[in-house]
This record gives sequence, C-alpha cells and structure tokens, in this order.
Amino acid sequence: MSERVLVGMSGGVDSAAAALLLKRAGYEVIGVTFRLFDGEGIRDAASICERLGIPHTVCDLETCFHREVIGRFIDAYERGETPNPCVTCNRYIKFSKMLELADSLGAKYVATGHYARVERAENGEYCLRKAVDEGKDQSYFLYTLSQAQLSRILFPLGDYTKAEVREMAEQNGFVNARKRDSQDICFVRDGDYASFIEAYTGKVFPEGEYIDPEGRVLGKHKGAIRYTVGQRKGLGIALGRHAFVLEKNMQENTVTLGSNEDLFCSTLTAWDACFLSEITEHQPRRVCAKVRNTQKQTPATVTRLDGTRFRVDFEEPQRAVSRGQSVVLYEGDRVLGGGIIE
RNA sequence: GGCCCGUUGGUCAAGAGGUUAAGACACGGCCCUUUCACGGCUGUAACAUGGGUUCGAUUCCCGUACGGGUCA
Repeated sequence: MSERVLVGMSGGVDSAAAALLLKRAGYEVIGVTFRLFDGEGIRDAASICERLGIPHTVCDLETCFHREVIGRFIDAYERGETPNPCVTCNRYIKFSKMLELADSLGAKYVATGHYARVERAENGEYCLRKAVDEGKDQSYFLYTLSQAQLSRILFPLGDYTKAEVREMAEQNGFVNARKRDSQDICFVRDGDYASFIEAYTGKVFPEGEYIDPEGRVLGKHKGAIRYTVGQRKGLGIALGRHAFVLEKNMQENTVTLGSNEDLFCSTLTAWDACFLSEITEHQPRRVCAKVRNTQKQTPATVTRLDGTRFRVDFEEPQRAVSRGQSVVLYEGDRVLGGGIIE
C-alpha cells in the first residue's frame, strides 16, 4: 500500500521533477497547482501530470494570496521595511494550504520542488538542511516551517543539482524542461514593485530629499518605497563616488545616503521568531547566520530575548542589514530558525 | 549700463591649433538571484551659438545668449 503525497506544482521544471521522483519512488502522487494571482503555470503543470499519469487539481487561493502575501508586502513597504514575500508565501500560503488540502485528500505528505532537505535526527527531531546543490539551496526561505509541518514534508530535489533536474526533465519530455528559472517577485510582472504598490493601493509615495548622515540635503529621491538599505543602483544622483542607501525615514520622507563602509554593523534584533529546534531563552548560542539568501552564512551568537524576539551578534560586521528582511540561523547545514529584522 | 571671468556627455570635471576629446559619478543592456538589494561584465553619450583667422579650430579673435564678480 503506497503512501499518498500531494505535490505542489508551479508549472516549472523543479516541481515537475519533484513529482517525477516521488512517482518513481513508489508514492501515490497527486499534483496541485495554486492559482495565486494570474493562473500562469497551470497548463504546464497539468501537462506534466498527464504525462506522469497522475491526477492534477487546481486550487484557487487568489483572495488568500492577496491578503496574506501582497497585503503584508505592501504594509511592510509602507512602514519603511524591505519585506521578503517568498518567506511569507511559503509560510502562509504554500505549506499551510497544502497541508490543509492534504488532510482533506487523505495524503500523509506534501512535497515541493524546493532545493532543501528534511531529515530526522536520532532524538526524533526533524532537521531542515541545505540542499546538496549549494548554489541553488533554498533553505533560507523555509525557516518558518514547524516540526509538525516538517514531519509531513518531502523535498525530493534536495539531493540533486539543478543540472540533473534539467536533464531529468529533458529526458522525460517535459514541456517546461528549458523554461527559464523563476526570478523577481512573482506577482510583479515587470519587476517594478514600487509602481505595482502605487497602482495597487492608489497611493502616491511622493518625492523627498536625499540627505547625508549629517542631515545635509544632497538631492531629490523618487519616493521612499523605491529604496532599500544597501542599494546603489537607481539612485539617479551623481556625487562623483558611489553612494549607497543607509536608511530611510518614512515620517520625514528622507533617504539617507553614504559610503559603503557606513553600511556595516555587527548586531541586530529580530522579531516574529520561528525556531525549528530549541534555542534556550537567555542562553547565548554560537551559530551561523545570514541576512540575505544569496549571502554566505557567517559566525554569530544568538540570544533569545523573549518568546518572539532574539538578538544576533556577528563576529564580523555585516553589510546592509535591512528591516523587514529575514535573518536565518544555521548550525552547519542545518536551519535552526529565523526571524524578521527590526 | 561699464569692465572682468566662465560656458565640454545626464552631473561634476580634464585637455590641446591636427587627439579615438580623459576620468569619476549617473544611466542602459547582459549575467547573477524564487525577495529587495549587493556584485560581475558591457555599452550609450559632450566641446553654448553665429562669424572670422588658419591648410586645419572645440582650442585663437569678434559678436550673441546664459551664468558669476566688480564699479557709479
């Protein structure tokens, strides 16, 4: 009697390969595609399922997606933060909704095409680990998963490289074998998230002043939501040297610019903590951490402040720590948890 | 109004009677990237205007326009 698994299929190669691997492994596979904002990918996902001979279902979550992901995304920008919508989507949409659906379909597991691994330690704890293909590792985006969720999640691609996945898709004649990897914010088609927010909310985020750390006016910015800490390109101001965004002040509608060296700091606090393994309160612990997905993890000490907040002290100062982004804690290749930088 | 100085790419800014007219910053494209960014590669772009002098002027001279200074 094979076990039933629900695979989230976006229409891309990765989730298609995930479904293929699960089928090969003997699971009873059901494909599901969430309709989140534009329905793109549904056709390709259906095509793959047909080819694999597995059922495919579509689940309309547009309303939910707008509320949970786009809503939070916009609120964060209005507060002057730089949100990571992929983290919230995984948390509030993908995994929570897939598990709900799995329950109603009598499926024990859910799976996706994420590059990450789940393993069970001797003590029974589930570990979220980095993917074998370090270059494609997506564990950073998954730190919000709980033990209960991990116990039911499969990441079939965790031991494969992207090249192998492409190859697999090619060999199996998948329509999306050569489809470009997804990138940018999925619901912002042209990449211009600021214009998206203005169109979506009907609000206008007015021009304001660029200032230096001493408060001297340097020029005019195009609306504070268009910038994030550490940004250099797109500032449209020529100072004769590279200028970077140091901070933004939504109340004053100012954006502070300075040099790259001004961007480094070695401590941060985070809220909305999610821990996959026990991190004892008030007991500092040596870990590695990263403040952005594409950065390499670096030694730090984490200290829990209370139930939802913690502090991270880095050994080496980190560049462009930005409010709203996630800090994720690692021990080796294992994800310990994370939170949102405040 | 008189006299003096200045006017080079989007910005700042070198420079010389014959140069591919520097450089920095900005900007574009590509790459990287399931976030925003960073980063890498690469590219576009200028001598205010009219008339002289000269074999040749963006560079010298004269006028015009626009800035700044100064004198009643």
